[in-house]
Amino acid sequence: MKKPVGEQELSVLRYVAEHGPATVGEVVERFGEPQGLARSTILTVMERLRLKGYLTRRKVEGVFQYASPVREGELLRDVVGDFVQRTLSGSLSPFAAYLSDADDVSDKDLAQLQDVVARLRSKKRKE
Amino acid sequence: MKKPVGEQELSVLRYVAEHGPATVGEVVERFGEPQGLARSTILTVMERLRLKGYLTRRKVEGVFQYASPVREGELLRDVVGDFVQRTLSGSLSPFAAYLSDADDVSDKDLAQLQDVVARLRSKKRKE
DNA sequence: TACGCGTGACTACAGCCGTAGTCAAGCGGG
DNA sequence: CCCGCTTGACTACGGCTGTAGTCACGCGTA
Repeated sequence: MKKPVGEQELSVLRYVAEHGPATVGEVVERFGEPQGLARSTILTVMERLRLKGYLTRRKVEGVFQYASPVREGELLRDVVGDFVQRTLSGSLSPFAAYLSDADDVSDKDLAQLQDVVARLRSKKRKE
Repeated sequence: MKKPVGEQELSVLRYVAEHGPATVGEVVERFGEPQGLARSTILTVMERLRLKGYLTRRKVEGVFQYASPVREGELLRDVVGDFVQRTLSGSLSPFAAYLSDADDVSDKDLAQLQDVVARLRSKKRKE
């Protein structure tokens, strides 16, 4: 996550990361058009992502197949890491404050958080 | 947190939110110059923040005192909320994934997280 | 009174992002 | 063989952000 990625760019990147290799036409049809985006917009965004190194492509039967080198989970994890470092200077307490006030945390997310906190704890103890 | 705030803008806003009401001169001296930023840069940034409603000002003995209507904690909490909504579509699992791989979580942050998770849990149970 | 200095408003400019139009090339059908 | 459709490259343009120069004004001091 070196070069910055815009918000919309990230949406497209997520789509591609999640839905395997895809051609521009596919992304347009299944992602762009539903959002009211022109084909050229998607094309431009994907090209920029490629230039930034977030997408690769391969010509298959005359058309380019675009793919993300990393899976969506990894991608988002990196995005979060970037955010924590750049915006919060590495501090997690704002996250805690946010959670504390959030009233819509799903059971699933909560369980996941509890789990990871527990794991970090036990790792700490070992060290 | 309606209008977007750039990264540098947020730094300045944080500074002002944290260090009480301050004049441009003070911010320049104690925040801008150490970062190698020109006075006019700080001035512009603060003015933009004011236009966006994140800073208020009051003329005190001929000079403006700028202040943030919210404290830093609140500010960062909102920033996090914004990020979670806009970038993660409200999902917290990328955050969990990030934590899971992070190897530099401070004891303090960890304790805080554990605490907030526990509190959310007990709140859930009550409902 | 004239000048320098602190302060603030205005202006500028480049880079990035969101969005899109247009042009050119290839391919398949009439 | 010509045409239209799909695909891709290039170009454009406005808005936001980071950064800064410049101008004008008022105040205190020589």
